[in-house]
Amino acid sequence: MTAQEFPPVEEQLELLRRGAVDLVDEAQLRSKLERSRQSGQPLTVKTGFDPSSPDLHLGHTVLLRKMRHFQQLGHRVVFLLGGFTARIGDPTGKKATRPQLTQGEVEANARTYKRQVFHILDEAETVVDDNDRWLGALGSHGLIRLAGRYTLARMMEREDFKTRFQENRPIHLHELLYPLAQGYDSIALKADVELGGHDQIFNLLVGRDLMKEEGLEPQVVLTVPLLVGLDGHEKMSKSLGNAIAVEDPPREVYGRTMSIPDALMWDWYLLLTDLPQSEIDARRRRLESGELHPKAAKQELARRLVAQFHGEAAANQAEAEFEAIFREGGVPDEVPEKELAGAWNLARLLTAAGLAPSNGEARRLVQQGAVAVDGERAGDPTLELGPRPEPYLLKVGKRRFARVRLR
RNA sequence: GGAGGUGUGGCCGAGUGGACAAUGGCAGCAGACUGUAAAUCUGCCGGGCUUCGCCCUACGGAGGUUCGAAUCCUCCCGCCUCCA
Repeated sequence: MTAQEFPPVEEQLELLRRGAVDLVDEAQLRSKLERSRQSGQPLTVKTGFDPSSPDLHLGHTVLLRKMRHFQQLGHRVVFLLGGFTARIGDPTGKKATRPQLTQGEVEANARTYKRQVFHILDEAETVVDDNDRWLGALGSHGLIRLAGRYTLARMMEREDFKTRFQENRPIHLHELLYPLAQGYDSIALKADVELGGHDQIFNLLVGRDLMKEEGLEPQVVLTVPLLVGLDGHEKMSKSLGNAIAVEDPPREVYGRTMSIPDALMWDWYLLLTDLPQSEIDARRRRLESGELHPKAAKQELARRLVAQFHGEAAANQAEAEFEAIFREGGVPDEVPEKELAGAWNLARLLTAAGLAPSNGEARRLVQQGAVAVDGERAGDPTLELGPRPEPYLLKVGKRRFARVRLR
């Protein structure tokens, strides 16, 4: 990249600080930005991703959006795939060891990743790299030499190692190598800045240490918070079932956003939209004074999120449909359809239509009054439904629908 | 290498030969109330069925003792503690 115009340093800092948890440290970032502005050289900004769970959700986008901020300012953003680390299997987290991915799986996941990531990042401006390129070439000797640069005491400063150690839970030796491998990435890329989730702070700081020992200028470390998921408590994650995926259809993004606890919406506004802080504060004040209905505030958030991934038109449509279904008791535009043969009793039909996980569960749902057939609440799970020309409209709870045609 | 401990349903955690599909709590699902929010109340919460009941599968794994085992015995596996 050749010389170009960067915005004033303070202006850059303001955008970059938005929503950040840690910034180590600000003075260094300022001086790097100043230098870059004078020389016209962009900063190299590195963020690592393990291609182990290819479905990106909004939680990931907090980080991606921060990367995007750097791009908008003209810096060089490296999307670093952890091809090497994924194949070893990141054991972070106290439960079962993660499966070690094969080369093929890593490649497949990486492809999915790339497709999803560019909903947020500018593809043309993003450098995609893979740490397998240098870590794979490091070899046992290189790895041991790398390990020789750190001590157990420093490693044990890490919070989760410390607590696991105190609670007599296992710490596998290769886990100790992770921060080192990640730090080595920073050396290989000569990163000016490394971004990560707040839980990555330790690893990112190790990167600084290793760079210093290598005689390089240490990277600046910037972390973003972990996004709290739909339940309002746990961090968003696919396995906890409290996530909204980047590739979810508009009405899902909209509907699920509407289901988050009110208190959470300000975090989401800050971390998932570009609405200026002053605007967010204004909404918050108007809501507290009763001027703004919380539902309206949340609807705006939902609309903005849908628009980000699917455009304005889709956002408006999702909102219209949401209103139609939940305010007016309507039916969504798209309802999964199924065709079956013969007569069925209601409970079995619900299972066959995918609206209940088992017949027993289906029976319970009917008995609890959660099921409607053609808009009429049904109370008898043994109700017989026979063939007819038009499909039956089945509804379970507030938001599960299916149309089933019986032949 | 030696000694001891521990392993229960998605999670935590009771249960030490029969009334145990297994007390509680959390999470989840549904109903009421709402704004598909929160809070609250109520019901459900392994699977199947001809459902006031019956059958199957399940308390780390495999065998065994017993009329009967999550509970006792044997071996195996995982995890933890102490000693070396």
